[in-house]
Amino acid sequence: MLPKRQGKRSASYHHGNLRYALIHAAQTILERKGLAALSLRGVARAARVSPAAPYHHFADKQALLDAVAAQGFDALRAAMDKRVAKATNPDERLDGCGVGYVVFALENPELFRLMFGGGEQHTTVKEARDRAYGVLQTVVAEASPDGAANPFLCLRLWALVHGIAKLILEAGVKPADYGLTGSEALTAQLLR
Amino acid sequence: MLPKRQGKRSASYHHGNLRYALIHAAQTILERKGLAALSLRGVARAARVSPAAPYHHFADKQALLDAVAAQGFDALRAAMDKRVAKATNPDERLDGCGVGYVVFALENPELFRLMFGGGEQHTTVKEARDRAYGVLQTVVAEASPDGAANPFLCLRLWALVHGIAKLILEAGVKPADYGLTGSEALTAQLLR
DNA sequence: TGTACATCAGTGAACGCGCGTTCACTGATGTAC
DNA sequence: TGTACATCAGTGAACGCGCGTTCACTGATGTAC
Repeated sequence: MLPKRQGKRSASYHHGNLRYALIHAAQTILERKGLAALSLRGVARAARVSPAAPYHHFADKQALLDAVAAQGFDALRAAMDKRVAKATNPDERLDGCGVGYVVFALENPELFRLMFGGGEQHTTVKEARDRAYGVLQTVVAEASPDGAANPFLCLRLWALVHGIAKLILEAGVKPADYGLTGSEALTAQLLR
Repeated sequence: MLPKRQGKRSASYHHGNLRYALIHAAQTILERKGLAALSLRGVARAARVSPAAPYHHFADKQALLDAVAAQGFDALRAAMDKRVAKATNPDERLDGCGVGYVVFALENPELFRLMFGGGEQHTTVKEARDRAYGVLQTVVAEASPDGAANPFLCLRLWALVHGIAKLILEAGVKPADYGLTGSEALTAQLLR
């Protein structure tokens, strides 16, 4: 009789970092099969752990989903930051921020949906969301004559990039239909 | 032993217009309990019909959802048309169209989510969606100097109102935080 | 360094549940003559 | 107007399924002395 769990980790009864592994497994399943197919049992299975094990790390299924969403917002922030850092002037940074937002959404459609999908959101999710919004606010402020982040300008930009992403993902909008070669070009065009 | 089904319709074994009744019941459950809680059995129950009855009108659950979504797009079009008809000049009509879009989304959040939520969409849904988009295109054309509906202008407007609606619904954006009294005012402000 | 013991983080079986769908059926309706 | 019969649109029971969660348990780990 071989032990069920093989490989490096099989020596240890305890997992080591199951919390992290569960979040990771959930992300994978989410992106591969969609939110509707994401079950706590499935996540446990993917992490090679019994169905009850996750309850030592998350109060319930929703708590795991919240953790995934929060992590998603941090990843979104990182994606925008990366583009912003590459740019060399305020206008370019603005574009980079917007394009980064859209590209992240297109690369992680189901995660993006989850990040915004669930009615009431836990505090940690809101905080992560606000941190990501901070990138946009900073960039808007920097591109303004008075150096202040006009709330309406920020919100309009957010709404625009959010709408672009959603329409490409869920409304069949295709850059090719507008004579453009990719979503980055379409986004840049609409940001003009 | 009383018959199970009472009232006017109890005289008839056949329902009369079960297809319509199922769509209607699905909309009600959708808006009241959300998509996750929308089951075909629940819809049948709400229509006071056996679990198997819907299969005489819809191939499967997805087909019913498609019908609901298509109906939703027709309702969206009607909502925009109504506001456009009330306006007295091209710019007002543009605003009315945008505000109508957002207000419809806020009044039917779960339906709105369903309308855009589901990956691949059936032809009838796409057609209904395109009809709704037609309202926006007409209004944009009318407000343009050359009377043509610039595709980028149309798409930017669509993305903007779609984004506004989604952010209010799913990202905790509140008009009050911007010193405004309602979503209509916020939308109008962002459309400027 | 060793040992007793509390706590942590797993297991695996079981619970009740509602789901989508299929099936053989039957009552109601419409139609041809 | 009546009748035979095909078709339509329901019924209700059953199928197998996977789910979220709970439970008593036990092996592994960490800590106080």
